[in-house]
Amino acid sequence: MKVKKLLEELNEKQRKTVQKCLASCEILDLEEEVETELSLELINFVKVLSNPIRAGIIKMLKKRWMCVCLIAKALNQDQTLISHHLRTLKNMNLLHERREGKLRFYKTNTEELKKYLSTLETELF
Amino acid sequence: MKVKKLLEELNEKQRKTVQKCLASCEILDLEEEVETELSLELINFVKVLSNPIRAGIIKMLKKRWMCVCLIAKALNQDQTLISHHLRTLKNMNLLHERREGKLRFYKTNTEELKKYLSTLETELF
DNA sequence: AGGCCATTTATAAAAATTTTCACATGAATA
DNA sequence: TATTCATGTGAAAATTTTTATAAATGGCCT
Repeated sequence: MKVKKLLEELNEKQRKTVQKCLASCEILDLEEEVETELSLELINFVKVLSNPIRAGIIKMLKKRWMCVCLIAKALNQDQTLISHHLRTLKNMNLLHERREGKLRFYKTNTEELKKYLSTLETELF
Repeated sequence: MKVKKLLEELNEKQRKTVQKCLASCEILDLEEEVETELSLELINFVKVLSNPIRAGIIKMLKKRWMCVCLIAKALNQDQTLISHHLRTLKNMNLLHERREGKLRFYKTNTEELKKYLSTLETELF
């Protein structure tokens, strides 16, 4: 969407004020194409990272497999809470899962994480 | 904190189960040093980015100055809501502000944004 | 094999946080 | 001084996080 178009959508008084201002200070070109969209998937990824526990899990599991009870201890949190966050991360394909006996081990899916981060840079810059 | 230490903190039954499992499958080394901490500032940055409106603002204002009413139009949101999010972004030092007459123009602080993103990569990898 | 035990997941409700809205105030111009 | 753009404040709405409890899964023992 062009700035010009946005300007047209303002009410008359606002439009006049802004036009006048832009004419005098030339801070913004009317022909600029304005881009605001970020993919929902990306926003979702960022949202997942924005929780300290989930971010801690991702960091901790980047280098090793760990089972739920040890993850919970390391983060000093309730096991069911950790389990909940693990599911969230798994749903985003950010974790690998492996069963050993009655325990389940998790490890960060580094490829996927890298993919998200590079998409973030691309979309944001 | 070492895995060994975490293991000791489990209750006896849990510890036995995990020890047994680790002994047989060797999926995790007891001497591993586990690191879980991410800086609060970084988490905060990610949280700020995790809102679609704020992310949209950052993207839109990377290349140009825009006033609040045009930002609101571009994102199709109430002006007061945009103002609120702008303040959040300003508090994180992610925006430059400039006044022209009665209008206020904003632009992304690209250096700061880059700094955050590179810290994110460093801390996460 | 059948029944128990411990780990983990699932579900639902409570608590906390975030987002949005509504209205009052502040700032700048005419 | 009146008008308009933008901010500040506080409350309502929505979402997320946490807690509590129940259920499922898989191994172990007799």
